[in-house]
Amino acid sequence: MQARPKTGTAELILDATERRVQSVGYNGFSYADIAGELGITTASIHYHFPAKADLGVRLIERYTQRFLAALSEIETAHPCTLEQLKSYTALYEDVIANDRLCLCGMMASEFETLDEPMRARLTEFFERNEEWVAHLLERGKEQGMLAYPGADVRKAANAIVSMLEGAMLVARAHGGVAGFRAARDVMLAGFGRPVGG
Amino acid sequence: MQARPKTGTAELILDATERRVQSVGYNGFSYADIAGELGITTASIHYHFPAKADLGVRLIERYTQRFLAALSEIETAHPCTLEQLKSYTALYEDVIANDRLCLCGMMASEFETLDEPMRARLTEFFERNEEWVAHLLERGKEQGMLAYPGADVRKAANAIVSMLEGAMLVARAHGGVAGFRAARDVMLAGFGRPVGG
DNA sequence: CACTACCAACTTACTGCCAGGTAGATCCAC
DNA sequence: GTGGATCTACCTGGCAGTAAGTTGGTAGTG
Repeated sequence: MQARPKTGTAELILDATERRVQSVGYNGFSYADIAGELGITTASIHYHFPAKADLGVRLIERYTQRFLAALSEIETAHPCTLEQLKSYTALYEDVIANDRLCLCGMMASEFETLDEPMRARLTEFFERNEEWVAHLLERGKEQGMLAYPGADVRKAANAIVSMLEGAMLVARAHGGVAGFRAARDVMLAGFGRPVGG
Repeated sequence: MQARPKTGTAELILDATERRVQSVGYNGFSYADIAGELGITTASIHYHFPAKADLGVRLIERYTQRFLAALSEIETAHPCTLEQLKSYTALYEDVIANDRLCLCGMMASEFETLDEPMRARLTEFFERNEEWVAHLLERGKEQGMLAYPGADVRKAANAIVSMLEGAMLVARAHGGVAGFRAARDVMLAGFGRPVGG
């Protein structure tokens, strides 16, 4: 009846799971949910990902890879750092516009319930993410297109990531996509023009 | 053996549950967890809160009441609006310093899994919270102590709430309390001195 | 003051469900 | 026929929730 011996099942499982986690969280989905959506059995998922934590780890790794790839793309697509920052925020806007949360933001809220391998990957995601934003701010400062208060560019980068993650989170309960855009615009107004330090 | 006919059990249940939810989330705790901690049975919790959602609703209501009360206190304690804003951020700092998340921020991440009554209460929390910050910004502008970009004070308030919620979220996975403080300082630097609009 | 009826608080004991996970058989392509 | 991928069938444990009984303070009555 259905084309059975698929070789891309693991990826399909990751796709479906990613969507679920971004919506209801890592603790909010079950193997049965994914199996039902894909028309397979839970045992099949266990074949590809023995334990739920294995699936979780793979999920974060893939998400991080894709995210970093998107960042590289932004870097090469626009010479202007202000445009790069705007494109960076657009990454988040796409996510919330599709009624999702950042996979790693969602899992950060569940941090205390996760095992060490997953925690380590989450930490790495935010570390790399913040690092990229920090470099962006440095280049922006040289260009005269971006500015940030204080001497520590890492702090400013942390603030930007935090703001975007938080804006997505809050948007779910209050404000929706419009709320996210509002917060984003305020942030861009703060960093997009010379302010203090 | 133990003093049985206690009249404050419902509050004790709310206290214990609040701590749990702020750590592992609404979907991450069970009646058995709370019962074990308090030395009572799960049936006893069901007596006070028939369904888990009843407990959830009461939890948000109480948290909102206390939060708003703290905001009123801030308003009367300091005449300076900049000091008020700093005190406002200290509310969040206390939470993350105790290894917790904002109860409503945590639940916002679980929004899709919650029933309507809980969702409505969460929306109300953020609405009232943002409203208070917006009024603070307006008073701060009159005083010349605070400034925000653009004409819509609500957007700026949304940005502040989002930033603080996000900073707590990210801090769990990366940066810890120091990370939170870093993001907060960047935010205060942006709003604490005249910038653009 | 003693007796009784009552009631809120809490317990024991249970149900049904769904979760993650496993063992072994089956299917299908090479 | 070998081996990767999938299925059927099952297990165990934990979950929210329920029914019925127990306890202990309190109010009412003579």
